[in-house]
Amino acid sequence: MPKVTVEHRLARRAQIVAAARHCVIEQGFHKTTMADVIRESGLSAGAVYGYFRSKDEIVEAIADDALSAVGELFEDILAMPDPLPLGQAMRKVLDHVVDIAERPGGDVTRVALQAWAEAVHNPAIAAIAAAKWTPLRSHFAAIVRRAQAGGSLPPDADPDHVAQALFGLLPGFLMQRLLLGDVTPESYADGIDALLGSHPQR
Amino acid sequence: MPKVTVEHRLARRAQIVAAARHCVIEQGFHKTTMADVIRESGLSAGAVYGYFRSKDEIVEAIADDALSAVGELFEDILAMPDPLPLGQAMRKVLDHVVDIAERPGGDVTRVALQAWAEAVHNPAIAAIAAAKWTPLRSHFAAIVRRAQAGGSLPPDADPDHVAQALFGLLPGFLMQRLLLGDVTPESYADGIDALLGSHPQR
Amino acid sequence: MPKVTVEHRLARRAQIVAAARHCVIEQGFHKTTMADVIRESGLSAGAVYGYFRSKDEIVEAIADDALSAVGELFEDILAMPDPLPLGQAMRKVLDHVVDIAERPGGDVTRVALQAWAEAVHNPAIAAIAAAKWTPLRSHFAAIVRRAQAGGSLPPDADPDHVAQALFGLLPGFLMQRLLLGDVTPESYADGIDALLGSHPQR
Amino acid sequence: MPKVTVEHRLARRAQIVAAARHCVIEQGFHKTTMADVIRESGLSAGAVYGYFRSKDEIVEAIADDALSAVGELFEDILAMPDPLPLGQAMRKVLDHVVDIAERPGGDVTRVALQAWAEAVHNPAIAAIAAAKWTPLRSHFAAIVRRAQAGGSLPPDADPDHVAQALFGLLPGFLMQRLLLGDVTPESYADGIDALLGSHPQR
DNA sequence: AATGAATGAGGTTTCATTCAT
DNA sequence: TATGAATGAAACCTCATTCAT
Repeated sequence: MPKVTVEHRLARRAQIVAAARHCVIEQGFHKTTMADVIRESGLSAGAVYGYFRSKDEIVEAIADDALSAVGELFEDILAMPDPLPLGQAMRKVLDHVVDIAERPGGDVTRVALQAWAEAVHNPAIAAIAAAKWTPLRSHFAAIVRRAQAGGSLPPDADPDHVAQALFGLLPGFLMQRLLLGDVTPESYADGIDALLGSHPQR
Repeated sequence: MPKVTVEHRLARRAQIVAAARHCVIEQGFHKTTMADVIRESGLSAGAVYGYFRSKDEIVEAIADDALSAVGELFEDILAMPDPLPLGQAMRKVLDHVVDIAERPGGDVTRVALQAWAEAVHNPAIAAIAAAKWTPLRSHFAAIVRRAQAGGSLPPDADPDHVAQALFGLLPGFLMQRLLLGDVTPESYADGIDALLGSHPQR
Repeated sequence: MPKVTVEHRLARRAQIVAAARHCVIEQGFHKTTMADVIRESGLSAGAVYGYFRSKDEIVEAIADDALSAVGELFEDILAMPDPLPLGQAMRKVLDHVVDIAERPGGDVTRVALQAWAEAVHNPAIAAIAAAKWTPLRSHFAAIVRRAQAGGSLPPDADPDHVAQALFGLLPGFLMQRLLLGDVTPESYADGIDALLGSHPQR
Repeated sequence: MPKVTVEHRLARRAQIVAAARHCVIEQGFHKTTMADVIRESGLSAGAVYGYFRSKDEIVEAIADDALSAVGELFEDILAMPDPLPLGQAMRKVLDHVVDIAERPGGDVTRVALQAWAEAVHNPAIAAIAAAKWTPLRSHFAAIVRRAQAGGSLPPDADPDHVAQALFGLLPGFLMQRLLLGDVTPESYADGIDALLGSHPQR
């Protein structure tokens, strides 16, 4: 019984999550079997169950992980002293989504889509999704308020409603990218710019 | 019971699809078992397999069905002699989505979300999704061109890119409605209106 | 309710047996489903069950039919005024087996092999096999006795034992023909002739 | 129960094969269900499928096993310095067949008969049968060549043809023994001896 | 802590047979 | 007689999880 450090435990956990993510990216949550995860992780069944009590717990871990990815960016955007014009902010967000999708380890946006679908009938995943989306929309609302202050959006609009729409553009981007493959940050941002009535500002 | 009319066969098929849809709405594609569908349909296992060769085939049928629902509206919108202003067109589309979701028989948008997720690793569903989305986006592009002709959108914008964005608003609406529950056609359309060049045109 | 003649009934029965034989030749007794037989026969399920009470009854019918085929020849051989030399008799029998196998309608010897295997654990088929084999061996014994009378076989040998061996050559011929494909009546008869120690008499 | 020796695994495999053989001897390949094998083996479904990927694989294993049994003897016969007279060699072979049939564990010759029938429409089994029969016939051909050298068979006969006939006597022996029950190595060998034209040499 | 063989409930699908029309 | 849709028991196989070592 070797003593095991906390780092070791965390590394093992990450190893399992990575393996599971890999499987889920290729097969989805349900076609991915524990045997798949075990094989891919290089550990034994017993070991995996030493770190996660059930398959559901692993699913929640990779869902959490995938749903967190988009949120990261906003710290940066909101930390900027001069508020970005809306169009440029969206461009940055879309670039970030593609960046995430192309990270080594596999396209996490595929996992995110799985998680959204799963959330519909799995309360644990629904809770995770809500917990990730709510602050994300708040970030959009903050950006909207800045834009209103800067005069590029009507001051009487409800920032939460505008945030719904801005945030609402993301799933559609991600899904068209995944399923149709003909959408890029550029094309999508161009479309948004046209809607914004403003002339694209790069 | 031999010699059965075509209507009978179609009715039976619809009965099975309805039963399957009911199950999928509540449990998703994968937790729905054939036993569930069989019980819910009121038929026997053999009967169900007389109408569908496999569970996959049933899944494809309800996916097709769910992914078709949104498209229906556009015949109406595009048939109107006087082009709708963009904001109003989007409002109509969002109302339609809610209308679909509240139809008796269960919220089909939940099935649609399942189908999108499934499409990521199921080529048959991916094909269906692509087949349904492509004309839908074309409809949006047609609306965009009308708006450009009417001067409410910049004439140099690529209509296909704008259509990507407009169409891209729908999954986000649907998902926020399903998972957060605080989005309505009104709130979302208000947000879109604010984005639309700031001069809401109602 | 049209009146149906006896000939009609017999024709229908033969039609079903032919269809079933066709299936069994290609797939064996057990992989052949009633649906296969029904489709192949061109009749309806109900019709087929009007002529045979069960699949087992059909199986028995084609087994009987296949196990009868070899026996036909002996009437001819034994009716000959001048007894055939043993080697030539065997040659005639082997030719007959190939003749049967090549009849239109499919190679019945494949069915015979199925039936022998089935007889091991199916008393009805075992009874049929015994009923067909016993007279067949008697015919061989009769031939043996003629040969003994003619001096070409030791007079003190038990004709029944010799008949066992002669009859016993047939399954081996049939099986090597079916499974290895390198055995012909000529090659096999040559081998037998060599064993007969006698100088081949053609 | 992890970390299990190779012997353990082989023993388990043998346990499953024995259980399956037991079932097949009594019911044949097709009436034998996996549930039967599982029950008889004393293992669980999952355990059985841990050793064999499918029922077909189990069937192939017992077919291989059954078709191998007769071949064993020939090493002995051919190793003898003084070639056996043909009649005596056949007697030995027939005794060996009965010996095999009476081994504890059940009459494998019943399985062999199943396998021959199965081979007709199952390429995997056909391949096994061919692989087992070909060397067996070669052994017979070797015996024939010795007999020719010793003068007890005509030197101009094709040894392969004679081997076909000698080998061909076996299925007929086995089947008459199984289905009619009135054939013994003695009776059959007597019959063969009579055919050999030679006077029985015991 | 780690292993991985074993468990067994439960999944999908088939198929001989029936019976209302 | 004839039809063929319907039945439902039972087939094969999977897989999340456990636990003796």
